[in-house]
Amino acid sequence: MTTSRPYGPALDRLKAVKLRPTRQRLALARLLFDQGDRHVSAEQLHGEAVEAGIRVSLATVYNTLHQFTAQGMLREVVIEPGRSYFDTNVSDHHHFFFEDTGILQDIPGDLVRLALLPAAPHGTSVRRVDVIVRLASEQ
Amino acid sequence: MTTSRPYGPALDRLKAVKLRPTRQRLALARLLFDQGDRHVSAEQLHGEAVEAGIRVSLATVYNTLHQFTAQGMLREVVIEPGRSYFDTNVSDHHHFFFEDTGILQDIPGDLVRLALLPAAPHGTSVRRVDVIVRLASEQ
DNA sequence: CTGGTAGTTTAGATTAATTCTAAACTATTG
DNA sequence: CAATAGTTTAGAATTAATCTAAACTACCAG
Repeated sequence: MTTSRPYGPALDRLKAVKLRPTRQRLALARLLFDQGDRHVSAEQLHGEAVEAGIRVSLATVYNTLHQFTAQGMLREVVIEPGRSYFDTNVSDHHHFFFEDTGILQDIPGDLVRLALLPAAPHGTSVRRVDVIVRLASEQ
Repeated sequence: MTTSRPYGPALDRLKAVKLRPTRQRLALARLLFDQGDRHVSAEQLHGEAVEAGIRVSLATVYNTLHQFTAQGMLREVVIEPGRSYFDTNVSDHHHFFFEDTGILQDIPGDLVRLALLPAAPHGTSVRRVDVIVRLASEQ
Protein backbone atom coordinates (compact mmCIF):
# COMPACT_ATOMS: atom_id res chain seq x y z
CA MET A 1 0.00 0.00 0.00
CA THR A 2 1.35 3.34 -1.06
CA THR A 3 1.88 5.85 1.67
CA SER A 4 -0.35 8.85 1.15
CA ARG A 5 1.26 12.00 2.42
CA PRO A 6 -1.48 14.56 2.55
CA TYR A 7 0.57 16.79 4.81
CA GLY A 8 3.63 16.75 2.58
CA PRO A 9 3.35 20.09 0.82
CA ALA A 10 2.02 21.91 3.87
CA LEU A 11 4.75 20.34 5.99
CA ASP A 12 7.40 21.45 3.53
CA ARG A 13 6.06 24.98 3.58
CA LEU A 14 6.25 25.14 7.35
CA LYS A 15 9.74 23.69 7.41
CA ALA A 16 10.84 26.19 4.80
CA VAL A 17 9.94 29.09 7.08
CA LYS A 18 10.98 27.37 10.32
CA LEU A 19 7.58 27.24 11.94
CA ARG A 20 6.91 24.14 14.00
CA PRO A 21 4.57 21.86 12.15
CA THR A 22 1.89 21.63 14.76
CA ARG A 23 -1.41 19.92 14.14
CA GLN A 24 -3.18 23.28 13.87
CA ARG A 25 -0.68 24.97 11.59
CA LEU A 26 -0.58 21.98 9.28
CA ALA A 27 -4.34 21.82 9.03
CA LEU A 28 -4.68 25.56 8.41
CA ALA A 29 -1.91 25.49 5.82
CA ARG A 30 -3.77 22.73 3.99
CA LEU A 31 -7.02 24.64 4.03
CA LEU A 32 -5.26 27.74 2.77
CA PHE A 33 -2.91 26.39 0.16
CA ASP A 34 -4.32 23.13 -1.16
CA GLN A 35 -6.97 24.63 -3.35
CA GLY A 36 -5.54 27.41 -5.47
CA ASP A 37 -5.69 31.11 -4.76
CA ARG A 38 -7.97 32.21 -1.97
CA HIS A 39 -9.05 35.26 0.01
CA VAL A 40 -10.17 34.42 3.51
CA SER A 41 -10.95 36.23 6.71
CA ALA A 42 -9.92 34.80 10.06
CA GLU A 43 -13.53 34.02 10.94
CA GLN A 44 -14.07 32.24 7.63
CA LEU A 45 -10.99 30.11 7.98
CA HIS A 46 -11.90 29.24 11.53
CA GLY A 47 -15.36 28.24 10.35
CA GLU A 48 -13.91 25.98 7.67
CA ALA A 49 -11.55 24.38 10.14
CA VAL A 50 -14.30 23.65 12.62
CA GLU A 51 -16.47 22.28 9.84
CA ALA A 52 -13.63 20.02 8.75
CA GLY A 53 -13.42 18.65 12.28
CA ILE A 54 -10.18 20.40 13.15
CA ARG A 55 -10.13 21.56 16.73
CA VAL A 56 -8.51 24.97 16.65
CA SER A 57 -9.29 28.20 18.45
CA LEU A 58 -9.93 31.51 16.77
CA ALA A 59 -6.91 32.98 18.56
CA THR A 60 -4.71 30.39 16.92
CA VAL A 61 -6.20 31.17 13.53
CA TYR A 62 -5.28 34.82 14.04
CA ASN A 63 -1.79 33.91 15.27
CA THR A 64 -1.23 31.60 12.36
CA LEU A 65 -2.48 34.03 9.73
CA HIS A 66 -0.16 36.69 11.07
CA GLN A 67 2.79 34.33 11.25
CA PHE A 68 2.20 33.18 7.68
CA THR A 69 1.91 36.80 6.58
CA ALA A 70 5.15 37.72 8.33
CA GLN A 71 6.84 34.84 6.49
CA GLY A 72 5.54 36.03 3.14
CA MET A 73 3.22 33.06 2.69
CA LEU A 74 0.15 35.31 2.80
CA ARG A 75 -0.62 38.89 2.01
CA GLU A 76 -3.07 40.92 4.08
CA VAL A 77 -5.58 42.95 2.10
CA VAL A 78 -7.69 45.63 3.75
CA ILE A 79 -10.67 46.73 1.74
CA GLU A 80 -13.62 47.24 4.00
CA PRO A 81 -13.73 48.77 7.40
CA GLY A 82 -13.81 46.12 10.07
CA ARG A 83 -12.48 43.08 8.29
CA SER A 84 -9.16 41.90 6.87
CA TYR A 85 -8.68 39.33 4.18
CA PHE A 86 -5.65 37.18 3.71
CA ASP A 87 -4.65 36.40 0.16
CA THR A 88 -2.82 33.17 -0.62
CA ASN A 89 -1.53 34.70 -3.83
CA VAL A 90 1.60 36.57 -2.86
CA SER A 91 2.82 37.27 -6.36
CA ASP A 92 2.57 40.72 -7.87
CA HIS A 93 -1.09 41.35 -8.59
CA HIS A 94 -4.06 43.57 -7.79
CA HIS A 95 -7.74 43.27 -6.91
CA PHE A 96 -11.27 43.70 -8.06
CA PHE A 97 -13.65 44.35 -5.20
CA PHE A 98 -17.35 43.73 -5.82
CA GLU A 99 -19.03 46.19 -3.50
CA ASP A 100 -22.40 44.46 -3.60
CA THR A 101 -21.21 41.04 -2.58
CA GLY A 102 -18.03 41.90 -0.73
CA ILE A 103 -16.15 39.46 -2.96
CA LEU A 104 -12.50 40.04 -3.74
CA GLN A 105 -10.96 38.79 -6.98
CA ASP A 106 -7.40 38.78 -8.22
CA ILE A 107 -6.30 40.80 -11.20
CA PRO A 108 -3.08 39.33 -12.58
CA GLY A 109 -0.15 41.69 -12.23
CA ASP A 110 0.34 41.97 -15.97
CA LEU A 111 -3.18 43.30 -16.53
CA VAL A 112 -2.39 46.50 -14.66
CA ARG A 113 0.38 48.81 -15.66
CA LEU A 114 1.29 51.89 -13.72
CA ALA A 115 2.85 54.21 -16.26
CA LEU A 116 3.62 56.87 -13.73
CA LEU A 117 4.17 56.80 -10.01
CA PRO A 118 5.53 59.55 -7.79
CA ALA A 119 8.89 58.98 -6.17
CA ALA A 120 8.83 57.75 -2.60
CA PRO A 121 9.24 60.67 -0.21
CA HIS A 122 12.75 61.20 1.10
CA GLY A 123 13.77 58.65 3.71
CA THR A 124 11.19 56.10 2.66
CA SER A 125 10.92 53.30 0.17
CA VAL A 126 7.95 51.75 -1.52
CA ARG A 127 6.98 48.50 0.14
CA ARG A 128 4.06 47.73 -2.09
CA VAL A 129 1.57 49.35 -4.42
CA ASP A 130 -2.01 48.19 -4.06
CA VAL A 131 -4.48 48.84 -6.84
CA ILE A 132 -8.09 48.17 -5.92
CA VAL A 133 -10.72 48.41 -8.63
CA ARG A 134 -14.05 48.90 -6.89
CA LEU A 135 -17.00 47.58 -8.85
CA ALA A 136 -20.70 48.20 -8.57
CA SER A 137 -23.30 46.15 -10.34
CA GLU A 138 -24.44 47.97 -13.46
CA GLN A 139 -27.48 50.27 -13.08
CA MET B 1 -20.25 96.58 12.09
CA THR B 2 -19.86 93.99 9.36
CA THR B 3 -21.75 90.79 9.80
CA SER B 4 -19.32 87.89 10.03
CA ARG B 5 -20.79 84.72 8.59
CA PRO B 6 -18.49 81.96 9.72
CA TYR B 7 -21.13 79.35 8.94
CA GLY B 8 -21.73 80.57 5.41
CA PRO B 9 -19.73 78.07 3.36
CA ALA B 10 -20.60 75.12 5.58
CA LEU B 11 -24.25 76.14 5.51
CA ASP B 12 -24.19 76.33 1.74
CA ARG B 13 -22.68 72.88 1.54
CA LEU B 14 -25.39 71.39 3.70
CA LYS B 15 -28.13 73.13 1.76
CA ALA B 16 -26.64 71.89 -1.49
CA VAL B 17 -27.05 68.28 -0.39
CA LYS B 18 -30.32 68.83 1.45
CA LEU B 19 -29.12 67.94 4.92
CA ARG B 20 -30.64 69.98 7.70
CA PRO B 21 -28.14 72.50 8.95
CA THR B 22 -28.11 71.45 12.56
CA ARG B 23 -25.69 72.85 15.07
CA GLN B 24 -23.66 69.61 15.03
CA ARG B 25 -23.52 69.18 11.29
CA LEU B 26 -22.51 72.79 10.77
CA ALA B 27 -19.74 72.56 13.32
CA LEU B 28 -18.41 69.29 11.93
CA ALA B 29 -18.55 70.62 8.37
CA ARG B 30 -16.49 73.60 9.46
CA LEU B 31 -13.90 71.42 11.15
CA LEU B 32 -13.70 69.22 8.07
CA PHE B 33 -13.75 71.68 5.22
CA ASP B 34 -12.44 75.00 6.48
CA GLN B 35 -8.79 74.07 6.51
CA GLY B 36 -7.82 72.42 3.24
CA ASP B 37 -7.55 68.72 2.55
CA ARG B 38 -7.72 66.43 5.55
CA HIS B 39 -7.79 62.76 6.52
CA VAL B 40 -9.60 62.17 9.78
CA SER B 41 -10.97 59.26 11.73
CA ALA B 42 -14.25 59.51 13.58
CA GLU B 43 -12.48 59.50 16.94
CA GLN B 44 -10.13 62.26 15.84
CA LEU B 45 -12.90 64.49 14.60
CA HIS B 46 -14.89 63.91 17.75
CA GLY B 47 -11.82 64.83 19.78
CA GLU B 48 -11.39 68.05 17.83
CA ALA B 49 -15.02 68.94 18.25
CA VAL B 50 -14.94 68.40 21.99
CA GLU B 51 -11.75 70.40 22.24
CA ALA B 52 -13.39 73.23 20.31
CA GLY B 53 -16.22 73.25 22.82
CA ILE B 54 -18.78 71.72 20.48
CA ARG B 55 -21.10 69.39 22.30
CA VAL B 56 -21.58 66.44 19.97
CA SER B 57 -21.70 62.72 20.58
CA LEU B 58 -19.49 60.17 18.89
CA ALA B 59 -22.57 58.53 17.39
CA THR B 60 -23.43 61.79 15.67
CA VAL B 61 -19.91 62.11 14.34
CA TYR B 62 -20.26 58.65 12.79
CA ASN B 63 -23.71 59.47 11.40
CA THR B 64 -22.48 62.71 9.95
CA LEU B 65 -19.35 61.25 8.38
CA HIS B 66 -21.44 58.58 6.69
CA GLN B 67 -24.04 61.06 5.50
CA PHE B 68 -21.35 63.33 4.08
CA THR B 69 -19.75 60.35 2.39
CA ALA B 70 -23.07 59.26 0.88
CA GLN B 71 -23.47 62.79 -0.49
CA GLY B 72 -20.04 62.74 -2.07
CA MET B 73 -18.63 65.37 0.28
CA LEU B 74 -16.17 62.88 1.76
CA ARG B 75 -14.45 59.76 0.60
CA GLU B 76 -13.84 56.86 2.94
CA VAL B 77 -10.38 55.35 2.79
CA VAL B 78 -9.64 51.99 4.36
CA ILE B 79 -6.01 51.21 4.83
CA GLU B 80 -5.51 49.48 8.12
CA PRO B 81 -7.69 46.90 9.74
CA GLY B 82 -9.83 48.44 12.42
CA ARG B 83 -9.87 52.10 11.42
CA SER B 84 -11.36 54.17 8.64
CA TYR B 85 -10.26 57.56 7.48
CA PHE B 86 -12.42 60.11 5.79
CA ASP B 87 -10.79 62.21 3.12
CA THR B 88 -12.08 65.70 2.44
CA ASN B 89 -10.46 65.60 -0.98
CA VAL B 90 -13.00 63.92 -3.24
CA SER B 91 -11.28 64.72 -6.50
CA ASP B 92 -9.45 62.04 -8.44
CA HIS B 93 -6.31 61.22 -6.52
CA HIS B 94 -4.44 58.48 -4.68
CA HIS B 95 -2.54 57.90 -1.44
CA PHE B 96 0.77 57.38 0.18
CA PHE B 97 0.52 55.42 3.39
CA PHE B 98 3.41 55.66 5.83
CA GLU B 99 3.34 52.33 7.58
CA ASP B 100 5.49 53.46 10.50
CA THR B 101 3.41 56.44 11.49
CA GLY B 102 0.03 55.49 10.09
CA ILE B 103 -0.09 58.81 8.24
CA LEU B 104 -1.99 59.08 4.99
CA GLN B 105 -0.97 61.59 2.33
CA ASP B 106 -2.58 62.56 -0.94
CA ILE B 107 -0.93 61.90 -4.27
CA PRO B 108 -2.43 64.21 -6.86
CA GLY B 109 -4.33 62.32 -9.53
CA ASP B 110 -2.01 63.47 -12.29
CA LEU B 111 1.05 61.93 -10.62
CA VAL B 112 -0.30 58.43 -11.14
CA ARG B 113 -1.14 57.08 -14.52
CA LEU B 114 -2.66 53.69 -15.06
CA ALA B 115 -1.60 52.69 -18.54
CA LEU B 116 -3.51 49.44 -18.47
CA LEU B 117 -6.53 48.29 -16.53
CA PRO B 118 -8.63 45.20 -17.08
CA ALA B 119 -12.19 45.68 -18.24
CA ALA B 120 -14.85 45.57 -15.55
CA PRO B 121 -16.37 42.08 -15.38
CA HIS B 122 -19.64 41.67 -17.25
CA GLY B 123 -22.57 43.25 -15.44
CA THR B 124 -20.42 45.60 -13.37
CA SER B 125 -18.92 49.02 -13.76
CA VAL B 126 -15.89 50.59 -12.17
CA ARG B 127 -16.87 52.86 -9.33
CA ARG B 128 -13.40 53.90 -8.38
CA VAL B 129 -9.80 52.84 -8.62
CA ASP B 130 -7.73 53.22 -5.48
CA VAL B 131 -3.98 53.22 -5.66
CA ILE B 132 -2.23 52.97 -2.31
CA VAL B 133 1.53 53.30 -2.20
CA ARG B 134 2.68 51.74 1.06
CA LEU B 135 5.90 53.20 2.36
CA ALA B 136 8.38 51.98 4.92
CA SER B 137 11.14 54.09 6.37
CA GLU B 138 14.38 53.31 4.60
CA GLN B 139 16.59 50.54 6.07
C1' DC C 1 12.81 6.19 24.72
C1' DT C 2 12.03 9.63 28.32
C1' DG C 3 12.30 14.21 30.71
C1' DG C 4 13.05 19.10 30.22
C1' DT C 5 12.01 23.09 27.87
C1' DA C 6 10.91 26.41 24.52
C1' DG C 7 7.45 27.22 21.65
C1' DT C 8 2.35 26.69 20.91
C1' DT C 9 -2.45 26.56 21.82
C1' DT C 10 -6.40 27.74 24.36
C1' DA C 11 -10.67 29.63 26.78
C1' DG C 12 -12.05 33.50 28.24
C1' DA C 13 -11.43 38.21 29.35
C1' DT C 14 -10.31 42.56 27.22
C1' DT C 15 -9.95 46.27 23.99
C1' DA C 16 -11.25 49.19 20.25
C1' DA C 17 -14.05 50.67 16.53
C1' DT C 18 -18.45 50.93 15.18
C1' DT C 19 -23.48 50.36 15.24
C1' DC C 20 -27.86 50.19 17.51
C1' DT C 21 -31.80 51.72 20.40
C1' DA C 22 -35.38 54.28 22.00
C1' DA C 23 -36.06 58.51 24.33
C1' DA C 24 -35.24 63.51 24.21
C1' DC C 25 -34.59 67.31 21.26
C1' DT C 26 -35.01 70.75 17.32
C1' DA C 27 -35.49 72.70 12.56
C1' DT C 28 -39.03 73.35 9.60
C1' DT C 29 -43.65 74.01 7.88
C1' DG C 30 -48.24 75.30 8.21
C1' DC D 1 -46.83 78.90 17.90
C1' DA D 2 -47.84 73.60 17.36
C1' DA D 3 -47.22 69.52 14.97
C1' DT D 4 -44.07 66.56 13.03
C1' DA D 5 -40.36 64.66 10.62
C1' DG D 6 -35.77 64.51 11.06
C1' DT D 7 -31.78 64.61 14.40
C1' DT D 8 -29.11 63.83 18.42
C1' DT D 9 -27.92 61.34 22.39
C1' DA D 10 -26.24 58.21 26.27
C1' DG D 11 -25.51 53.98 26.90
C1' DA D 12 -25.92 49.28 25.57
C1' DA D 13 -24.72 46.00 22.03
C1' DT D 14 -21.98 44.11 18.43
C1' DT D 15 -17.87 42.84 16.04
C1' DA D 16 -13.13 42.15 14.92
C1' DA D 17 -9.06 41.51 16.97
C1' DT D 18 -5.76 41.11 20.80
C1' DC D 19 -4.21 39.70 25.28
C1' DT D 20 -3.43 36.61 29.30
C1' DA D 21 -1.83 33.02 31.86
C1' DA D 22 -2.42 28.24 32.24
C1' DA D 23 -2.32 23.79 29.77
C1' DC D 24 -0.23 21.38 26.08
C1' DT D 25 3.21 19.47 22.72
C1' DA D 26 7.16 19.17 19.42
C1' DC D 27 11.74 18.64 19.82
C1' DC D 28 16.21 17.75 21.64
C1' DA D 29 19.60 15.82 24.87
C1' DG D 30 20.88 12.20 27.38
